[in-house]
Amino acid sequence: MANIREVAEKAGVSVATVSRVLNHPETVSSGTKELVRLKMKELEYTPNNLARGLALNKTYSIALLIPNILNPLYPEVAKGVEDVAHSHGYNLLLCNTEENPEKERAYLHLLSNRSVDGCIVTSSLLSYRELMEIQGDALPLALIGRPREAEGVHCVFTDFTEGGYLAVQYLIEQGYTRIAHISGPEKLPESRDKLAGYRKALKQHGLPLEDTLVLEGDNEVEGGYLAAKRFIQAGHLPEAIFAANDLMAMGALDVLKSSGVGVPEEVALVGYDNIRMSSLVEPKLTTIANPVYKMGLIAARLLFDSLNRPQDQFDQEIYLKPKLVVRKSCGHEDRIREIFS
Amino acid sequence: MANIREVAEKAGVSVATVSRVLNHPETVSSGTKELVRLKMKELEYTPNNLARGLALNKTYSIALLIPNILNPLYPEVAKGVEDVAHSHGYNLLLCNTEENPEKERAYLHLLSNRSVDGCIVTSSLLSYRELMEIQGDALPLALIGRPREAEGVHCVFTDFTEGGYLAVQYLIEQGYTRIAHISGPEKLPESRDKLAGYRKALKQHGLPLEDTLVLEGDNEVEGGYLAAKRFIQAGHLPEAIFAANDLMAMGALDVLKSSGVGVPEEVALVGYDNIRMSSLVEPKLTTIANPVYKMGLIAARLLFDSLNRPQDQFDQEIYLKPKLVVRKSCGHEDRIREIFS
DNA sequence: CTGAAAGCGCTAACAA
DNA sequence: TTGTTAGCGCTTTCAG
Repeated sequence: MANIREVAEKAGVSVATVSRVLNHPETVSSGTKELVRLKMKELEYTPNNLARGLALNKTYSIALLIPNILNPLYPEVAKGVEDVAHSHGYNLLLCNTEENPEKERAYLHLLSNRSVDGCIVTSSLLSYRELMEIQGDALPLALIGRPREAEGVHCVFTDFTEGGYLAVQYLIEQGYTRIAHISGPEKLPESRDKLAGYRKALKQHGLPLEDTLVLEGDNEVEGGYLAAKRFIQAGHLPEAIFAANDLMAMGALDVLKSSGVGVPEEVALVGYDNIRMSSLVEPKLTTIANPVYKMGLIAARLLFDSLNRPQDQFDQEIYLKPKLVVRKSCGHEDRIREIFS
Repeated sequence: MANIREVAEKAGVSVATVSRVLNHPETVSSGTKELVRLKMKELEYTPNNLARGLALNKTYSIALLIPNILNPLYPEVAKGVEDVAHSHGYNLLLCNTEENPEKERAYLHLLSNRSVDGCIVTSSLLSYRELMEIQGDALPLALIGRPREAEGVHCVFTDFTEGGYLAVQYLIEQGYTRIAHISGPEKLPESRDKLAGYRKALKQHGLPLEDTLVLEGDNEVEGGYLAAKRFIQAGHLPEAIFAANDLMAMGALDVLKSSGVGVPEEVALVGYDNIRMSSLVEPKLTTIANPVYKMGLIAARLLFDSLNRPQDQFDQEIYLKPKLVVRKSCGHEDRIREIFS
């Protein structure tokens, strides 16, 4: 692995000149420039990023913290971030926090030692206070999934309360009144938000809030499965279920169908996220679109804006609207038919 | 951001001593050790990884190259790799090559400049010759998904030919004779292998190879959808379809069902990979288990073995067997019933 | 337009 | 047990 000194020697110039053709080629006479480039080719020279980073105080990499890479939502975020990072010549560090605030904290501390130039955190489990503390002006930060509550960070988010509201309101419009909710883990802010949206919709339409109709799941297929099973075993099925994500909706769907409960005939179902699989189950899932790819893209762009122009930095707050995606699982077509028959 | 010099000054010792308490604490008297640690805390000192890496010629990170993070297979690999990397205190660079040999090549070149200490490549599109060239003894490499054809790389793989063979043989055992195959992109070695397995099984049972029964897909849901649609439009449906991955199987399933073709009653279906969703569609998919998480885990372990003990390095070849997972989509239960009735 | 030299923060001989 | 010092490979003043 050749280094800059060897190139300089072979080309009969100083290392400074070699460095210049790399970083400020316009300041080098075209003759020596050619020569140096030739020698670089010959020696298969490529600059050592570590050394470069040390001199410039840059790492040319950013980190992405996600809670769970096996949740199909996050690879989409990662794709968005990677697309932007790669186009800037940056590497992407993947940090899987396993929904563990300890691991998130550990990662963030690790990264704050100039291991990366910036950091994108999705669905953080830490408080703003702690995030800002760790950041310490040193680590440009972009948060995905949370509204902004502090200066100096970019935030890209959707309103989960609104999303939950949209889902439940749609169910109510379809004529359902006894609507259950399978929530995500209570420790996640977004779970609480979706629950709030659920409650808001019910309240607004004068429907009662029954505690027995809300079950906490784990945002995994299994959690949806178990929750729906409990509804079945309780003997008194709700007319509709709003699951806090598509994975749980699919778990619920699975157990409902295998228990002989018709979806949407007997129980209507709405999910959240609009993951790709939601249109491949039977019946296809009505859900709330969660524009995660776009959020990854935007968060990364904001981050690079900060990296490239730290001076005129305005931290931004970008809000993307959740959107209802109507498919069969909540009886849309049946209802239409009823209306016209 | 405090550096080692500041810590040394505050503690009234030399930087060497501070470095020692970090790297060889047993060589420092407990008194000064305490003191230094105290000052580190006070200054919130954390070593600069770049500088450390430069001095040691180490980066404390490894890279994972995957063809497509949106394919649910690869997040599983990534999880396996991340689990191991994190336990070693290493960072993981995620490189999404988009099934583009150019991008793969570019990434590999980028990484070979000591950007990472080692590299795991899944489903590489490059030739062994090229891989070895890029590696240039400098970058410890572990390959996932390919048997070993060269010295100096670890390989973890399953035999896709065997997998394809298992799938089709099972279909034949169920009594199907007119069996179609929706293959993956021909450029992928594994696609060719699965096709070979398909052919081998047919031949072995004296069944004819009909060109019209093999359609190339893109390993995406859409490709399966389109291929199955063509079978339908051809008017003469096969009795069974072996799709080269579960995503395509799901695409096929979707169009079959919506065209009123019963699965498995009219057409049996087998996929490949056993992704989580394969047990959530209706009917649940018979498929070939692809132990990708395990492969990620093993590849990462082999890589770290090399990193930690470069001297006694024996590059290994680990072979995991593909396994048939029987579910409803190829009519297992019906057949059983026939036998007993 | 080019070179000499300092320095980025850290580690590891080598001395003491 | 500790300090001194020479790098690791690169960038960038500052002179020329």
